[in-house]
Amino acid sequence: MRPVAIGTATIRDVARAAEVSVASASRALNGHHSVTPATRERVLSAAQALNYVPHLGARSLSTRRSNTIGVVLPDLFGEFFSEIIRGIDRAAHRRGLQLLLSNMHGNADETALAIRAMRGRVDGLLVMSPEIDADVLVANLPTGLPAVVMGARLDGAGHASIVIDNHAGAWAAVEHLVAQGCTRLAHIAGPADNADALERARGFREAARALLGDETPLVLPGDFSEEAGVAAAGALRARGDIDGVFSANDIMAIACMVSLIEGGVAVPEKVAIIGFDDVPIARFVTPRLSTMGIRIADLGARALDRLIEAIDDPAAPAGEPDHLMPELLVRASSLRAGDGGG
Amino acid sequence: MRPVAIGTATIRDVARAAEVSVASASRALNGHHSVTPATRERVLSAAQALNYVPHLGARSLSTRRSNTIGVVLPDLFGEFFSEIIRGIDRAAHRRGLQLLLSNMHGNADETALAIRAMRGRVDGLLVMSPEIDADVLVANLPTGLPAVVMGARLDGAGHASIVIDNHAGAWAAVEHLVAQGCTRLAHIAGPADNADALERARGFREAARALLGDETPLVLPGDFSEEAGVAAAGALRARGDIDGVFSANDIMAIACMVSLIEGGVAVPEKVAIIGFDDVPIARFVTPRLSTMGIRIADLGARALDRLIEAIDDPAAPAGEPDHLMPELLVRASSLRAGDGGG
DNA sequence: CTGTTAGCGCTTTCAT
DNA sequence: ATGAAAGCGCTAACAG
Repeated sequence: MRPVAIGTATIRDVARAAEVSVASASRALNGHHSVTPATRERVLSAAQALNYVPHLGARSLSTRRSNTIGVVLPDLFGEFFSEIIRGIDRAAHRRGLQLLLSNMHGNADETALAIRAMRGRVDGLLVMSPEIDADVLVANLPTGLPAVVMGARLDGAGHASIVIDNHAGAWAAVEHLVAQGCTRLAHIAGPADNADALERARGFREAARALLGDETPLVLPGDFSEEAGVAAAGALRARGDIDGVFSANDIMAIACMVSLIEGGVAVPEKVAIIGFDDVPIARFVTPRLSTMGIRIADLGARALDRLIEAIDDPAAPAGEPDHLMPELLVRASSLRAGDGGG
Repeated sequence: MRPVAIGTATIRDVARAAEVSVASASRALNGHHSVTPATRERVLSAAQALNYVPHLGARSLSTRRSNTIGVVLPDLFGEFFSEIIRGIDRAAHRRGLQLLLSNMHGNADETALAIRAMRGRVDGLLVMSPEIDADVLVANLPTGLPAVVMGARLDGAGHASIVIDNHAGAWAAVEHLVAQGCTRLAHIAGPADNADALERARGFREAARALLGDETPLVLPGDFSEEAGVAAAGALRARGDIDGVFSANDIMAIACMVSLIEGGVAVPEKVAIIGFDDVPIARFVTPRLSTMGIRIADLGARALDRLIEAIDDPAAPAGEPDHLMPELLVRASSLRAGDGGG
């Protein structure tokens, strides 16, 4: 008996082989209780013999359920991307859901397109839009398709959202630097159109003013990239008076730190540095990087949880945004005095 | 005129509004040439007014084309995962394809399930199976569904594949260490059921024998994890006679290196270290890690390219596996003498 | 418990 | 150029 082609038979073939109607075949295959054990057996073994694999596309069309979640992400940096997907995937996997992925490279038109392309293929949408113009995004969300937005505050948009408390995180970072004895602080900023970055910068400014009485603390431009970190290091060396740096993300913090050290500036003795994100790399650099840790995978998992709720009860109100408070992780790059916490 | 719900109207609604048949609506919407400019115009503006978004699920069922590629990956470590997805995504995006993602967590049953769950939703499959039992995988590939296998050699399986030349890469790494003056080599191995890891170990052993006359070079156990790297460092310190380490991946190499340095062992002066993969982190550690670089994103992109070929011409033979030769990247962690190359 | 009959939303012959 | 109708593979009333 030669092996039979896989995933080639339809439910009609199975029904025919089992000598029942397609309806009964369907019921047996889906474990409905209204089938005689005998027929179920016949159907199941026919399916097995024919190597039947259900056509999920057809099923979704008929049930109006795809068991698939659409994930729309911007171009993310390495670790962040994989971690968030990992979180979503784990949660999705537990529930037997599949993930339809769509990176939005750049402009708004493409984003709109990406979202529209999900129509009829997903039960809900998980979108992440750190860019400031989350409105474009929301304006394109198909009506009636549950969605939760990650990383952007969308007041009154009617969609659930889950955001990182960047402001509080920045404040905590500054607080820590000050506790370490730093008095001349600088911030390496993120992209100007990035909501997270702006909040971090705002938190930095306010904390510097409140804690140090510094009305115009130094803010170096940046864009979350390695190069920006190196450039910042250059600027810091040129000035020579800064003793504490809070970077808007880890990548820039690390690049800056490495560059500083290679330029002969002692970290943390001369300059203490703290980042934001806690990418896995942070623990591998020397000195290990202090940072405001976000459990990125948790962000994804929680977003999916909220999405499931929204799917299960579409009528429920969106509710307040979930806040994710970053955690201060004190490591060597900012540790000057005794023990300093963490 | 209030804004209308998005993605709620069907093609029938559009047809009705434009006062044409659904057939004409479909033709107009899809840019067929056999429609009068006048009716096309009517259909298009009706669609616009109704905020019509085509139901892609229904379309696939009818055209037997989903414009979606299924991606089945094992649980991967951070950078590797995001890079490979990035490569695939870029290539897919260029062609207007979507990605249906499915991680296979662990066992074979789940893998089979994951693959079956793709039936009727994808035009082709991209699977990666570093585990030694790629057969299970292939045995479950739906007949007639084009597939490309990444990272495993599947002789005669009838599927195209693209593999990393691990053996040659390992050999090159050893060659480099020897050129740097190392004479007592050790290898930190990867998981015993991982095909890539096994090839790297084989390459190491053969090169050590050929280049150094070392019949039984030290091979430390490992599993690609950070912890394994730390453990290896312990073992190396205990012995004290090893002066060159080739690790099966970067993560272990870095963990080992950091641990060695913290334990007072000078790298590369006392022990030269080289890894495999070139994860982005490699350039951030101090000293920067030498490694055998794989353009991971390229791996994904090339796999997708081959998949497209297979989809466009299902009759074409699978052909030989594509080989991807890793590139020797000499950085500080293994540089002892003069310039040393790279 | 089982079979018959409609669809799900779209594309595509086949006539006209 | 356009419309009517069949059908992609499956599920879900509705009868029996």
